[in-house]
Amino acid sequence: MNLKELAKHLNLSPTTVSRALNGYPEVGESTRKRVDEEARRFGYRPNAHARRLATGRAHAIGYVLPADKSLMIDPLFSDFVSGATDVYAAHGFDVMLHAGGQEDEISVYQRYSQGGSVDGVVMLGPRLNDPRIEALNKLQMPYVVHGRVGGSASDFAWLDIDNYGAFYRATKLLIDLGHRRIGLINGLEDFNYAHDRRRGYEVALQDRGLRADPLMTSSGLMTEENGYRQTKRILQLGNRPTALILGSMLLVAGAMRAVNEMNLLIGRDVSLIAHDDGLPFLNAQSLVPSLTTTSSSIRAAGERVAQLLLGIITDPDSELPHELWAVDLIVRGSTGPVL
Amino acid sequence: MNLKELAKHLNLSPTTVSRALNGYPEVGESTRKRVDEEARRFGYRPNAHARRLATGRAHAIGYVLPADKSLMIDPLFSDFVSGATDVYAAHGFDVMLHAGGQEDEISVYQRYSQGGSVDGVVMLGPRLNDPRIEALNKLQMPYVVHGRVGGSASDFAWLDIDNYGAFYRATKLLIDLGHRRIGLINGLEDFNYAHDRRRGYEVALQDRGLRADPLMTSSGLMTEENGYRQTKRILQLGNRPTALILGSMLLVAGAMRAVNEMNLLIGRDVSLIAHDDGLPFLNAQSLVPSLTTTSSSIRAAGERVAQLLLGIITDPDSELPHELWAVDLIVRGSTGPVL
DNA sequence: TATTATTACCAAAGCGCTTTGAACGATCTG
DNA sequence: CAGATCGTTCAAAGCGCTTTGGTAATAATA
Repeated sequence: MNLKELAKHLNLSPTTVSRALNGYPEVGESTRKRVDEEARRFGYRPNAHARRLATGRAHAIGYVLPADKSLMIDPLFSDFVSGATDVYAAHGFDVMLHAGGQEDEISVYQRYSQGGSVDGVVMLGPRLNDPRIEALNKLQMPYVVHGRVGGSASDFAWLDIDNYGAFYRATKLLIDLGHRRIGLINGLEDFNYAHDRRRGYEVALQDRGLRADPLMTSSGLMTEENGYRQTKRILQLGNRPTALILGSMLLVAGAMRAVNEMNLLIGRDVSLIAHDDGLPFLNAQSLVPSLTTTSSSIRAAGERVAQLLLGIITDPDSELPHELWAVDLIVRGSTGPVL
Repeated sequence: MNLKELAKHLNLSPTTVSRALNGYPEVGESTRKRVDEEARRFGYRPNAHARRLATGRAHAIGYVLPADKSLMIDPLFSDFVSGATDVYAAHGFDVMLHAGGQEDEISVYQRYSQGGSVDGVVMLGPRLNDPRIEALNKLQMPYVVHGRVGGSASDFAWLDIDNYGAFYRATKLLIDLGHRRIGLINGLEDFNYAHDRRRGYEVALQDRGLRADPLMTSSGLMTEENGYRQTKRILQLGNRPTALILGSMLLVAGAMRAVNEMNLLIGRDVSLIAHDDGLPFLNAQSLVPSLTTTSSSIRAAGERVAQLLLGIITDPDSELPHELWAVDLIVRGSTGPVL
């Protein structure tokens, strides 16, 4: 059943039916009601492609996973995007997904743009000098970055959490508890978020007259395995740290394994703070001891990014939004004073 | 730049240009070359929506995450789908994503179907009596199920791994090692895959004259936390099992924590076998001791499902494919004979 | 009462592509 | 050399919707 048939059935013109369904004012109240009812009765749905062609708007948002499949994105991604899909659905937008392997991310953007297949994109996992920014600007494609590139960047829309502040405060907390040797097991530091976290860590140390020992830090994939390896390596150092800060719950899983294996006690022999994205399958609170975390829901961020992007698309002349979310520092059982 | 403009620039009709670009035979070789070159030079890309409207084919596949957000799907999903996106991209197909909250899954299918927005869907996480099957059949929507519904079901296309066989063999291995009390920490058993796994477990026990002790089994979310809780509960039973079989690596993470906490040794005091979906962030081999697993790459499954679905769409009259993948049982260090 | 607004509707054009059916010159057949 | 065949090309219709620019009928105004 298409518009024309529905219109014929109602003894109306396609014009009127279209307007009735799309809520235009120049339609009689009784007519609108009749149209709505019959449309529902026949289960009429406008053809998505026809509508898109006619309006020139795709009513779709693109998500492209980076081509190198950096692991820290993967397990977060489904949460990040699943919060967003509801927002989009409520506005009649679809989500298109590309998780590039063969094709690099920027080519996907070009395809998007030239084929008009999406009205905007969400950019994930920005790097320190990310070529995607320039590419998207050149394509005039509306986009929101989850994260930032550069510090006070304002020539694009972004939503980021305060990674710097989070790790600054985490480090400061440990220092206040008497820790002097604090390790850092970070994500890959060409990602801006990991870079910011290291800065927070280092500045907090400096502010107290301490210095980061490069041996006690690492930058790598956020896998369980890497968490285990790095924790073990660092805790085997001659003058081992009394506390560790970790970039994700997955790293923690490995770290706990290493700590247990070395017969150390978390919260006493070694304090642990990790960043918690709120992944549903790995709960910081239920660990034993429960884990002190810097917490920020990646799902909520995904939702909000979706809203911001829809805002930009709806009103292209508005100011580009920049949201920096504070991160909760939740003190639980895995941190304690130095013995 | 659109077709008409490109055609005018080339002094050709849109017809010829369209055919040249789409590889139709009735176009002169020199003309085709000229068209290809100029199209490339101008960066011409056909408008996706116009093409879709004209051909009546969406060139898109839909993925819908179940509305209840059952946790065991989430962390697997990005791997499952990211393998698939390359396959689709190679065939010029897009991936549409819906992770329902408000809207239930079947309504999304209806919208898909009536709006013509996708040519087919992939159905995830089938339940024992899954209403989605009937809904999709009624909608005449091509689809492939990842998993099965019912045993020898053949009125729809599916790809499944041999969950029954995997857990049968895992259980049998443990019995052969002398274990008599074997626990099972399973996923939610209204999912078919978890149901099959329990059957494999129970039948293997029966075949050796043993019986599953309901107290030693559980069915629940596949989270670290639940793995911890259930392991702890089961290992605290009066006559505790000497081995555990677990449905996922996330459960293992929690199980290992519980085992360590109870000062037991994996592979000696308690043997562990888990199913490993090949998630990149949680590696069975690198655990200590390395983990005995039933292994099957969910990413590979995602790729293959994509291929099957494209096959059905391309050739609707072909037989519906049914693929049952064997599961590797990889014996590593977490299993040993009973003391 | 004549004129202007307002309301409720419609015909037709157009979005950018594919595809049908036809045309044209060149080549081949008998 | 007439007629059939082939290889190229094109004009025009159509996919299903939105939207522009109307037109009647009714209500409000002077």
